[in-house]
Amino acid sequence: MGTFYISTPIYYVNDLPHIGHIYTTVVADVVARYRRFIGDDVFFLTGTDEHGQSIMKAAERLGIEPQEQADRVVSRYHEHWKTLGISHDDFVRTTEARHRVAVEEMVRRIEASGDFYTDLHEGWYCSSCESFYTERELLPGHRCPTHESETEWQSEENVFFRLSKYQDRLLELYAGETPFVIPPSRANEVRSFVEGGLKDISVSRAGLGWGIPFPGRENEVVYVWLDALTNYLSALGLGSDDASKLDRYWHEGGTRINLIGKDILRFHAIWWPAFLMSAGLPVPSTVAIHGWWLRDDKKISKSVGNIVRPDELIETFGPDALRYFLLREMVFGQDASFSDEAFVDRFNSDLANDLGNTVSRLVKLSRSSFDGKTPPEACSDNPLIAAAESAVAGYHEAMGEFAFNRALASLWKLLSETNQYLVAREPWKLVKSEGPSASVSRILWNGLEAVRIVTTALSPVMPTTAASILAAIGGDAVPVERDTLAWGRTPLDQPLAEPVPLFPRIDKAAFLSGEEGAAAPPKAAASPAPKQAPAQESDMITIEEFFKTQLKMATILTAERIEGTDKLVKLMVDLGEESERTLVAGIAEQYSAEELVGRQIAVVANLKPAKLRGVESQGMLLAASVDGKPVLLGPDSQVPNGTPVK
RNA sequence: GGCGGUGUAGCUCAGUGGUUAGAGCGAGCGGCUCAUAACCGCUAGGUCGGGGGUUCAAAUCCCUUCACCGCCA
Repeated sequence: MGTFYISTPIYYVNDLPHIGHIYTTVVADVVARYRRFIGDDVFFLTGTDEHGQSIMKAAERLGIEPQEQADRVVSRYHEHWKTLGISHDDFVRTTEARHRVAVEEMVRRIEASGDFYTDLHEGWYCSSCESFYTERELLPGHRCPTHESETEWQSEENVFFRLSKYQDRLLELYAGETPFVIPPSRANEVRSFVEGGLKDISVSRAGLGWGIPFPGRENEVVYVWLDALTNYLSALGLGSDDASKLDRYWHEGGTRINLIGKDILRFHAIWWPAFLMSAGLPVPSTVAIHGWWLRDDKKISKSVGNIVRPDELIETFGPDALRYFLLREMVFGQDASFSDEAFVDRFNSDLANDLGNTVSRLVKLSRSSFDGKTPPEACSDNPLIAAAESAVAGYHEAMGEFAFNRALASLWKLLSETNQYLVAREPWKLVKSEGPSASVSRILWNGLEAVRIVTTALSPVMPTTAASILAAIGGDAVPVERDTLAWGRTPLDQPLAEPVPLFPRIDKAAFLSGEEGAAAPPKAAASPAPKQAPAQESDMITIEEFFKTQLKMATILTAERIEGTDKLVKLMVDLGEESERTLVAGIAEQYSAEELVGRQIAVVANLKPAKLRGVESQGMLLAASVDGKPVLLGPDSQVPNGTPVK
């Protein structure tokens, strides 16, 4: 077997892990585990990108050093990957010394190729993106198209990389017989972009920012992308005294996969191979591009606030259920929609009914038929053998193509065939009529064996679940060899423990409404408290819900203190209606009656009236609440009374 | 505006010239009762976005049009 290298992108430490990071990392983990399983020598790398102005600014806001800021977020990543069972071989951080050495080596090598030159770099600069924009790319007012923040005109001398020189070699790379970029739609995108001509890119930034000093240039740092991309080799020891890992995993004969999301396609499919060509190093064999998770069919973005951090799902249903869902639901390369309903449906139908119930069914049948043990006699001639071979073949083929959904579907077909087989043979009836006979033994052993094969193949996707099922049916603890997928390994006459439901069915309606106790945690999970639906969803309201609140502008006509209270004031306001309304507001400590009269305010017009100190308040005025003290909201300019606010 | 992609049963999708267009989920009916109200069987009548063309034959090839998405400008 060969060597197999796979990486995730390094994640930027200005953000905590969300479903996008989790998906990428789980995919890489599944591939890594699968390749180890079939016998490859695997190196699986993930890590964090810790340089750049955003980190520096975030640290400043918190009053800490950038490194401290990075350390804090990195520890969260470590926690997540541990919880999710990520089996990376190394975790690289761009603030590590070994990474700096590698970047310096890249710079030295590219320099030696004569691909650097200095020139003036000018444009509208967004400090959040750390990118220059042309006039036409900007939003009105010279604002950044990504961050909508203001940009500033900058002109500085930078080091440029001769990207344009590599146009032809890149096109050759894309035209090679093994696809450099998968899926093909992304490869087309990249090719047409490169065919359109490449401009040289600047790879240094002026100033002593939070980054790696550019070798030989006192007051510049290495541009974040040249810095970040090099991570893929710094963990292998590029630039260090020890080249053993580099030689072992990053050579033309091995498989070298950079797994990324579609947002960073160009950097990985164009810049990265060009840097490597210039540096005289092998390029990746494949850059694999996955799609994005949508939330209920909408794009996920920070500004919309619909980021999915599935901590609750993991805590309630275990990491394997999420791993399964992510791989089963998404067609690799395409976008997919994440919804609680889809998750529950997958959980109930695939995990509870198909997998969990089939295991439980067979274990209980065997226990009751054979005195608490696995069947004493095996079978080497039955329809399940061919079905299993076919399922395993389909699984291997799909796994090799990153078609994880098909790989899982192939295994689930065997589960279905196993249930069909059992119904056709009705061993529970045979036991009654002929006792624990040889035929009963063979039937149940076949069923267990089919389940064992499914579970073994499933172990890269659901490692924890697979281990407990295999233990439950008396098999090997952890499958480590490809030939454990061959028919015939379920042990005979071995004690079977009373099965515990692996995936108790979820009451869907109750779960979706966030009801307590809707979901029982699987197995003996350490966190027994049932959780409600993720906070992200329950905290959000629809626009319709928002419009239930009628907000209107009004003018204060009179104001008088209410006797015997410190805070309350009675206001008569004009809401543009036939008659005036009375409001009672707790603002007397901050506003005198005199300064209130004539002022325009925003009012909740459809609030149920309430009596305060005997005075009925027919609405509520809006104020910002600063430490409990009100600051009135008013219009930017005079508006008619009754004007709706929305 | 240019290039590319997608549009197939309620939902998610498979199917690139050839018998009555498929799967899973959901729904309905029936069966079974070993199993986590699970499992098994049957049913569901979708003008394969619209229009035109090529062909003995098209979801599958060509042209055109509409909608949505991506990349670029």
